[in-house]
Amino acid sequence: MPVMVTGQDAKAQAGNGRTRGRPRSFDRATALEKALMAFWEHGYEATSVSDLTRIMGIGAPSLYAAFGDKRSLFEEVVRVYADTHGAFGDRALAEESTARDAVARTLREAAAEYTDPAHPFGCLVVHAATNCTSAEVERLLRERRNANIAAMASRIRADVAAGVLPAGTDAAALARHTGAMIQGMSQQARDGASREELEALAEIAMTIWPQD
Amino acid sequence: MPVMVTGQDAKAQAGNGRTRGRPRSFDRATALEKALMAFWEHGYEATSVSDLTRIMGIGAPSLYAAFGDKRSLFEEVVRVYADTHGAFGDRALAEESTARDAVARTLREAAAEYTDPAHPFGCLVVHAATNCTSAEVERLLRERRNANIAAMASRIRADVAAGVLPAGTDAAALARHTGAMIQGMSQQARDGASREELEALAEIAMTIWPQD
DNA sequence: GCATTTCTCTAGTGGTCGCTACAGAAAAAC
DNA sequence: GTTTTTCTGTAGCGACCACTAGAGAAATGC
Repeated sequence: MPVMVTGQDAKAQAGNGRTRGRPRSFDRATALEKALMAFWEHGYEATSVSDLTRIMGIGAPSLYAAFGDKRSLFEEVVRVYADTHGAFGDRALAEESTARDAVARTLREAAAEYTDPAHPFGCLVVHAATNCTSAEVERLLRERRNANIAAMASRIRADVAAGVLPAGTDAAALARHTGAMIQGMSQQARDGASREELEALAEIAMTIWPQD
Repeated sequence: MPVMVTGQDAKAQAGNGRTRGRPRSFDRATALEKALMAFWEHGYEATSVSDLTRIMGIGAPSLYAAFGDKRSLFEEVVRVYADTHGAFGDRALAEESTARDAVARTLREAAAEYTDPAHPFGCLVVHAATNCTSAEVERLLRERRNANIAAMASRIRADVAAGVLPAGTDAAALARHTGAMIQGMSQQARDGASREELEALAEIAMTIWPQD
């Protein structure tokens, strides 16, 4: 078995020299990605620790030593997801020159991403902790969803200020509409909608925008 | 304690005279409504049988005798929900003279219903079985969601055939858009959106419709 | 009154949950 | 080599899960 400590775990080796003692027998990043897929597909509660250890190919004590408890592992998974599979929205918001282009690109990419057979359908942040006995985990994802909508609203407000969008534009409502579309598309991807169907949905959704 | 057998339990008394033996000490319909609220708020998995017995005010054997097992109880809850709190869509579809009016009314009523503080936020059918270990329960609700969208599509197609909507109208996409809006609104109600915010959302969503 | 029927209460079933004590294994430091 | 440090595998913790056997309670029909 390959021993490749990726060096990302700054938790264990803080002040001491380097690596002492027996090295970890699994790749932390790979195991984390496996956990991500499991949580993405089944959600937080429905993915048990024994599911995780089986899928990640490690024992329970190794999991707890490397990732803390189940909730810490989930939080790390959410962070990784937001920086990779779930980053297309932020990327569009940062790279496109208008809010409208950013939203159009976000919806288009969501249609592709949410129906990609290479990984579970839909959005992990939308679904992974709905109807969950851990209130903290639910709050974690809810705040992330609301923060995304707030980011969109502020981007739209910037366009209104710059004169790119009409003065009367209701930025909050427009951002909320985009959020609702994303969440609805995610749900429908889980319910079996195809990429083409979601793309048609995205196209329709864009017709509400002022300049067209 | 009041003894009011509602007579709806046709399961027990099939061929025999009437009620024999000790009568049930609780009102079945009231207990069912309590179960509905619990499942609506916490979802299928996160509502345990001991939660249910506590909330319904009955012992576990009484629950199993009156409702079968947990899944049967949930299925009955879903049926009741669809006929009461969740019936506004079907009602609008049946009563309004055009698909457009039906959808507009549905979205408006969803904004009110999903944020009504008298009961849990959002839609039971959208949320109660997401990320669930029981595949059958997930399928039960998924099929209901997809059936709703199919019903809307067929209503829209009827309007196109009647010339109320333009000939080129993509009925399936328009229905899917409405479904996505409903699901997005339900998610946002759960995330804390107000009735006014959802009403603004509904109004925006209607601007995509051909005749306006 | 008595027998019959049905419900309710107590108490518990086996199973899974998230999590961990402990001992042995495997590496580095010396 | 020995010592030290860390990881891994076994085995099991108490708590909760959905569910039920069995006895007693409360109504009926006679």
